Amino acid sequence: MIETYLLEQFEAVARLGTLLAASEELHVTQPSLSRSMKKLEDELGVSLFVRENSKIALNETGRLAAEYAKRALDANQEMIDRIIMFDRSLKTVSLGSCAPFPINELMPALQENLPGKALSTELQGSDERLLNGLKNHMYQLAVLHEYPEDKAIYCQRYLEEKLYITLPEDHPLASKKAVSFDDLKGLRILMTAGVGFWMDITLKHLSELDLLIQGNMDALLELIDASSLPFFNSDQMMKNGDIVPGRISLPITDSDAHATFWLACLASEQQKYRSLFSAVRAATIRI
Amino acid sequence: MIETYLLEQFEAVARLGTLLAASEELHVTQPSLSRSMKKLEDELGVSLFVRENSKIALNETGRLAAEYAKRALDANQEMIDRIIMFDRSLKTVSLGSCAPFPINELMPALQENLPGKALSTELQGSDERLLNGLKNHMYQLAVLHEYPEDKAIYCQRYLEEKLYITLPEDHPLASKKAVSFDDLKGLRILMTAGVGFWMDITLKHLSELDLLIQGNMDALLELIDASSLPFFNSDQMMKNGDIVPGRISLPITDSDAHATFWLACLASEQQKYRSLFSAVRAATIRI
DNA sequence: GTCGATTACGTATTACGTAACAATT
DNA sequence: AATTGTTACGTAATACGTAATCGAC
Repeated sequence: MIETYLLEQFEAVARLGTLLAASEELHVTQPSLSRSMKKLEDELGVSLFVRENSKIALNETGRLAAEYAKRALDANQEMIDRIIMFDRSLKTVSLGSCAPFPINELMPALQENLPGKALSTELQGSDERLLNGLKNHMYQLAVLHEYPEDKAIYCQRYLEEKLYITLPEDHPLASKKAVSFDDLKGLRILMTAGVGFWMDITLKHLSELDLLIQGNMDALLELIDASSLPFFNSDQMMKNGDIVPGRISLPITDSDAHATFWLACLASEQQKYRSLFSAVRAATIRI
Repeated sequence: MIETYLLEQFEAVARLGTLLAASEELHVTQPSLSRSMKKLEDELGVSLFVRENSKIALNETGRLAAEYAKRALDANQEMIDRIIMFDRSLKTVSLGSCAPFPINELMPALQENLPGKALSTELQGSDERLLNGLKNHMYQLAVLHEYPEDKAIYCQRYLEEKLYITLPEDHPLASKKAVSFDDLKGLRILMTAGVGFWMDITLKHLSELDLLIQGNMDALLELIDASSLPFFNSDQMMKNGDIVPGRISLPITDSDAHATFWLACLASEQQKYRSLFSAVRAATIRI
């Protein structure tokens, strides 16, 4: 077998064409590379270069060798990547959620009930993708907004969120106790992109042209301050104290504006996350 | 990148289960392996074993690592094999022949006109396989017994061979000047397996049950001496002095018993073998 | 003179072996 | 007591750097 460092050096020489260029890229000296290339030829029992005076170039065998050396190096690098990735995955729990709020809300319970595990969270609009993610082990946990009719999935009711619209006090709609999506039609409404499945809900009822979608939260907050435009809100957000003075928040009456979240994992992995589920159940009852 | 020796050692440890067993197979000491495995874990930044007292076993990551290490080692070994094979192929000319005699006859001319090249010869019954062999570069040269109607093949008439039957002087057929395959029907005839396309010819005209096919030449010669059974012969063989006293050889009159050999190469490689072809042509005319 | 490769020599790294030890069986 | 793995230490192999040399442009 050929040692990896020889292949790395050979690959660089083959790619760059001269020992000097390769020596600079590899941060070694030319003599060192000169010796290494000789050693490689010696160990293979094959000539790889045509040398004439102060020139060195691959011969036919050398060109073939360069291809196979590359493959061997790729296999080595892939091995490293896969091993490290797999090891990390063993120490990481990935959570996919259909909405941003449950992620924040779950954090303390996750950190408390998955000791020694790193957490990775991801916002993923559709329940379907979340379920697929659970099945192919991309996610270990998922927050869904619809109860999954699937025996392979273990699922527990988690929390509810109701969509609100926040308006200036002097807005025509501000006098109402509640509104429907129909009432909001034609209104220009601020929102952020990172709202998961809520984006689908709003797009279902309102025109994309009326939604002023901001790429990030900072941009949204700045526009809320700088304008008197309506923006979407929720009972959970408001509970957390995100209240803007001089604005009034009205519930949206459509059933679509009321979401029930479900915490899910693979039924086969239910045991692993038992303490998490019971902690969440206890908290849910408390609320 | 991980050095190959670490992967080899890891593969052996993973396969054999203990450091001791691996150390014996690899002819190194246990302490050396112990250090190597630590170094491997250190370089990957990952734990590969569960160690408890005087036991060591792969953990989940280690099992995955063993698979990928195997792949990386395989890629390394395949690289070595392919490079050496390719290099050898550059220095070797392979000749495929439909019959054994032309191989022997060609040898001197081959060695004289292909300086610095190693020779590899192979007996291959059918012209079709020989032609395929030329096209996929398994053979550089081929001796055919039929003129190939193929523009991609360069071909030159080479020599002729006539099939004879050698009989005891007191054999009923011995008084004839010549025989046909039909005359030979029912006779038990000795022959060797290594006669190339002549085997097809004899099987076409005679029953396999009547042919006493010997695996090698020594066995045939021994039986010729020990018995008075007829055996196949040829003008070329007899010209070389393979004459057994007390036997008589008769030509076989069927047209199938008369072969014309053609020396062929890829038309695209004709230049490479020009001197060989002209040497052969000169010799053919001389004969 | 500059660029690129090789050779010769000394050095620093490091992989290995030996010996001693620890912990199971 | 025998088996298996680890630690400590010295040694030997070897990969590398420096300096000098050679040839070509």
